[in-house]
Amino acid sequence: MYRTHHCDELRPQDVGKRVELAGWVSVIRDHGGVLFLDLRDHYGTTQVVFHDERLLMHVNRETVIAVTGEVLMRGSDTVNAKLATGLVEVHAQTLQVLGKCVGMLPFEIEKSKLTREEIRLRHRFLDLRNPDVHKNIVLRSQVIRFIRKQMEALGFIEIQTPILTASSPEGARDFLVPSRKHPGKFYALPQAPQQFKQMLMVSGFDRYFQIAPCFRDEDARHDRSPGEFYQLDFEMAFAEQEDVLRVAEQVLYAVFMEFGGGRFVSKPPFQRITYADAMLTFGTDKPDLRNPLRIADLTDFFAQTDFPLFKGKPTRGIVACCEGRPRKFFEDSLRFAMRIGMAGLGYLTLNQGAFEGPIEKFLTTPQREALIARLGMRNGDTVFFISDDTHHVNRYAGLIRSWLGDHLGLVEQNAYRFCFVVDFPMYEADEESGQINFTHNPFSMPQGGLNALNTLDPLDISAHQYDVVLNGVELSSGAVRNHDSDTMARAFEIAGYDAQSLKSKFGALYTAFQYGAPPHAGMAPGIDRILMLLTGEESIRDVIAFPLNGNAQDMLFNAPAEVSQNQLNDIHYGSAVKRSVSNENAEDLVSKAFGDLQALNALTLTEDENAIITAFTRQVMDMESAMLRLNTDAYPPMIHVMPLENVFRDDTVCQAYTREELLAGAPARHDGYWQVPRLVQ
RNA sequence: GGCCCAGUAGUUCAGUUGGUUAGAACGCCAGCCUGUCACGCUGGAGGUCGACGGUUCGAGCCCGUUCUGGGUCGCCA
Repeated sequence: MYRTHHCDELRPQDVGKRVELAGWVSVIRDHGGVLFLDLRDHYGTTQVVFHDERLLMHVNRETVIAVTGEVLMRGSDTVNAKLATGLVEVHAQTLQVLGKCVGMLPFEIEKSKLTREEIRLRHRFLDLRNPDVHKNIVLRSQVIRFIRKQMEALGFIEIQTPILTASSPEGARDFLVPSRKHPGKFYALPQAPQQFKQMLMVSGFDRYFQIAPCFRDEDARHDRSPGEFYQLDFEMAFAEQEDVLRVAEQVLYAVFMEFGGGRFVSKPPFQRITYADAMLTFGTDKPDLRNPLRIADLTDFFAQTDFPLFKGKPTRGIVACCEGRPRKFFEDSLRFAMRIGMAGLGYLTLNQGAFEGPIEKFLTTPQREALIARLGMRNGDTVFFISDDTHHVNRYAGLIRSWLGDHLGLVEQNAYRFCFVVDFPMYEADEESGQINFTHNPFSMPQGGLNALNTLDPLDISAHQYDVVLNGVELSSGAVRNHDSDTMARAFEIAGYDAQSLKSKFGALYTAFQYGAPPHAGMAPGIDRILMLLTGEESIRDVIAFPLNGNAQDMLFNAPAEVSQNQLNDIHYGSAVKRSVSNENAEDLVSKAFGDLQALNALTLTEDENAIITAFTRQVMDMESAMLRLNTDAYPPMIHVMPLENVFRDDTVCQAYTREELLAGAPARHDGYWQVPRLVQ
């Protein structure tokens, strides 16, 4: 028994009780003769009063103590309205130090958010004591519990799917885990439980969900944590798009009503916006509906004018009331336009029935009237024009829309405005090669099914693919899945994969679909992003207890880190060489390895390269093992040769340049790594 | 991987045109103070100005290289 109450518990009705409290010393205010100590725990803060300063000898801030004392009412002029316990205080009789704080604090706990992130993360255990940070983690727990209750009430059951699984050929870069029992083979951490949840549908489970960890080896952003993140992953059998959207809007509405601090929340049904409309009207597939400005397509209008800059080019207009804005506002808007890559930013202001602005003279009177009517302009309104090629015009218009919304103060505060973006295109053409690729997700069902795939231009086919967007943030994407193996084969064929490669990439799912798969659909809203929007935090790391830093490092436990030679041997990093070296001459081994590599890849080396390799061969004599690494990021591709102790760093002992063909015929390579022994086998 | 920005006390920052002993606030330490709640007052300690090299009579400041951090683009089915 360390305590009878926690630090957010005592109230006037407890006056007179003898209580025990335990917690961290937040601050001591010494008035000479009377001392006030703020005692903080997980729940809150209580003021403890000391009349004997000897009790506080050697008690520093952030020391963990237990005190016993009597609860007294505070005088009416000394209540603290900022504390839930501020009407009372505890007059201490005894104090026991439970955990000394000896070190100098790297930052003041309550100001930790003002400190460099690197320092905060290195001392995350202190950072998390800050009530402002602490409460985010508590909220996260509450939100997840609430979501679980919602999903279970809707008939979903939670099923865990594997963390150690197979590398997926599509999508983001995988985290790989080398296998001990199967030399040269690897597990991968799942990027999402996508294929498992579809497998569950084939297995006859009707409604699945999971608070699912997902792993992607991609770079971080302020709203994208590196390495790992959590999704509310769910999937429904015998369901169409609308069934999924209804579940999503019901659960998300409930979550934001419950935890959104009383802010406005879009009521279901959330607005459905087609991808095409979103791109045109908002200039992005992630519309922020809090911004009232809309983009109008004026391409056909300017086709009939004589204005050479806009004529015959995709052109957009945004009407905003800029009445009373100084010239500087328009100069700033132009400067912003130039910064994002636009050639300029034309505008016209309607003033007493006349246009003011440089473009005015290119419009005839009827054209001017038509433009005013078409855009619904009122006196004092300004229309901004965005004109560029089809690849840029929407993006530019979207950025200008956001800029105007922000700088005119038009973006609604304290509101959560949801929408669904639907009807994403199934395929897109690569800009350079013209190759047809999946836009988003190879598992999506094309609208119109197999028939559409067989009869329509692939670029005209929409997918049953949808996003949830909240205040311009993509919370989730999802899809009706392609559960028919014939349709799947055809969909992949269009994207350039033959039946053989489909089977090798997605064989398990493809096979399962041939044994009776129900139509199914789902989505996976991101938990971390939901928390960001609920808390208003700018950084996703502020809603995660132990986030990696932006460079995907764990500053607290020091990951990634080097491992022991024994651990490396277990997973066959170089150990085969070690065995071989005892049998064979090391120099022969290495030169044979390079010989094989050259033969396998039709590689010819220049004299310089040969010299490098000879030098390496001498060095490797003294090493127990080495690795060759193909660096396909470099052009031309490089082979890095490195001693084992450097394998997990990027420094290389030497490097040899090869030809691009090396990529094609690379033997038994995994994520660019070879082991030397694989080449000499 | 490209580009941009930053690195000065424990923390957050200032530091003028290159010129004496590099400053402030908060924190820390000591003393004073019986009602504070970001208590107050007085005093004190605390710095390889990220590192290396260069220019200069002289570098926190200028130049080069490098390291670290942040942002952004690539990337993120």
